[in-house]
Amino acid sequence: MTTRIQRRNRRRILDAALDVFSAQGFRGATLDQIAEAGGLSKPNLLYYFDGKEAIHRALLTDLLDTWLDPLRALDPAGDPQTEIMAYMRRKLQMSRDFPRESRLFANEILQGAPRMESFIRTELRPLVDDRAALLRAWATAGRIAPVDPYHLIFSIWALTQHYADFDAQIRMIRGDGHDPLDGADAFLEELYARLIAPAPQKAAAGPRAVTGGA
Amino acid sequence: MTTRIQRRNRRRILDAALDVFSAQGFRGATLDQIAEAGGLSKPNLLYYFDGKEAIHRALLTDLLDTWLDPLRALDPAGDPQTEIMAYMRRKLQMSRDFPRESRLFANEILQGAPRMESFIRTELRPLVDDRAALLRAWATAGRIAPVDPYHLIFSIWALTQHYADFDAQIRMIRGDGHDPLDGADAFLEELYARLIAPAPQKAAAGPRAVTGGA
DNA sequence: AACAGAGTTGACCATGCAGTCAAGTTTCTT
DNA sequence: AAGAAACTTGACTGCATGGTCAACTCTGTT
Repeated sequence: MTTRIQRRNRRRILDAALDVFSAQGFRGATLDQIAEAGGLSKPNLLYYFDGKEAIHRALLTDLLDTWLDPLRALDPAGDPQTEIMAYMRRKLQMSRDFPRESRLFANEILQGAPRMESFIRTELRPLVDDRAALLRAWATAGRIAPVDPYHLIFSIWALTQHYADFDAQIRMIRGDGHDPLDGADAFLEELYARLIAPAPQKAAAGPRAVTGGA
Repeated sequence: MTTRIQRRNRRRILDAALDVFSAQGFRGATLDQIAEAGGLSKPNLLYYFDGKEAIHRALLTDLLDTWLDPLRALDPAGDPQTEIMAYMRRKLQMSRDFPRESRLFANEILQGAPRMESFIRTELRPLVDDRAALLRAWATAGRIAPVDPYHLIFSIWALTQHYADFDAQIRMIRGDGHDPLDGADAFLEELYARLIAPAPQKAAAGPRAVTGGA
C-alpha cells in the first residue's frame, strides 16, 4: 500500500529526475543533483527507488504510452488530410507541453536507445508499420499526395520535436525574449497542407528525377 | 613544428574521440574509452591534448566551419528555389557523410550548448539572420511562397539532421537491413518543392494567417 | 501515552575516472 | 654511433559518484 508521503516523494523525485536526466543525459546526471533538485537527501531518494537505473526506467515507462498516443489516435475512418494535420498538431503540442520528456527521449536515442530498444521494436515499430500502411492506402486511393509514408511520419517527428530538443539553439538564434514555438503552428500547417494535398496539376513532372536515390 | 607522428596520433585521437563523444555525450565519454578506441594509452593521449575538455573543444572548432558552409553557400544571386533546394541537399548530404558530427552537435545542444554558446551567438546567429533576410526578400518579391524564413531554415535542419541524430530509432523501426536515408532525398525534394513554390492560384488566400510570427 | 512501522540521514565504502609523473623506449639529427 | 629530443606508459593520486547502513525522527493507530 502506498502512503501519502510515498506518493508525494515519488512524484518529487521523478520530476526532479526528469529535469536532470533531460538536461544532462543518463550518464551526465548524478544522484546528488536529483536529490538536490527534489529537496531530499540521496539516501532518502534511494529509499524510494532501487537506484539510478530504476529512476530512469520509471521515467521512461511512465512516458511511453503518452508518447504513442498521438499516433494511436490517428483515425483510419477520418478524413486523411484532417487526420494527418491533427496528428502533426498533437505532436507539436507535446513539444510545447513536454519538452523535457522530448529531450529525455532524444538523449536516449542519440546514444543508441540502449534502454528503449525493446519498446521501439515491440511497440513503436508495429504501430508505425500499421499507420504507414494506412497512409499508403490513402495515397494509393488518391486521397493524399503519393509521399513515402515512413518519411512522412519521420518528418512530423523531426519537425515537431526539433522545437523541444534544439530549444537552446533556437533561443540563442532568435534572441532570449522570443518563444521558439512562435509561428511554428502556422508554418507547419502550411508545410503539411502543401505536402499532402493530392496533386492538383497532374501532368507537370519535375525537371529532376524525384524518385532517385541509392 | 609538428612531426609526422604528431599528425598521425592527433588524427587518431580526434577520430576516436568523435566516435565516443558522439555516442556517449561529453560526460558519458571517458578518456579510457577514447584511448582504447584510438589504440593509445591514456597518458599518451594526454601527451597530445591538455585534457578531456581540450579534445572536445578541438573537435568542435574543427567542425564549426564545415557546419556553416552549406548555409554560407546559399547564393543571393541565384534562383531562389534552386538555391533552397541545393541547401537542403547539402545538409542532407552532411547527415550522410558526417553523422557522428551531427550527433556531437545534437548532444551539445540538447544539454544547453554550454560549449557552443559563443559560436552560436557570434557566428551562427548573424549568418542565419542574414539568410533569413534574404529568404524574406525572396518571399516578398513573390519568388518563393511567403513562409517564415526562420522556420524554413529550422525545418531544413530538423529534417536533414534527424536522419543522423535519430538513426538508431529509424533503424529499429525500418529493420536493420534498411538504410535510414533511402528515399529521404526524394521525399525532401517533394516536400520543399511544394512548400516554397509561389502560390499558383494567387487569389486563393488561406484560411489561416501564413506569415504570422514576430 | 506508547508502540510499530514508515520515513530520514550523516557517515561511510568501493569504484570509476581525469589527470600526473618518473622512468622507460623510439626516432631524429649529426 | 651517440646524444638529444620526441614519444610512450605503468603505477599512482585525488576527487566524484553510486550505493549502503546503523541510528535517528516522524506519523498513524490504539
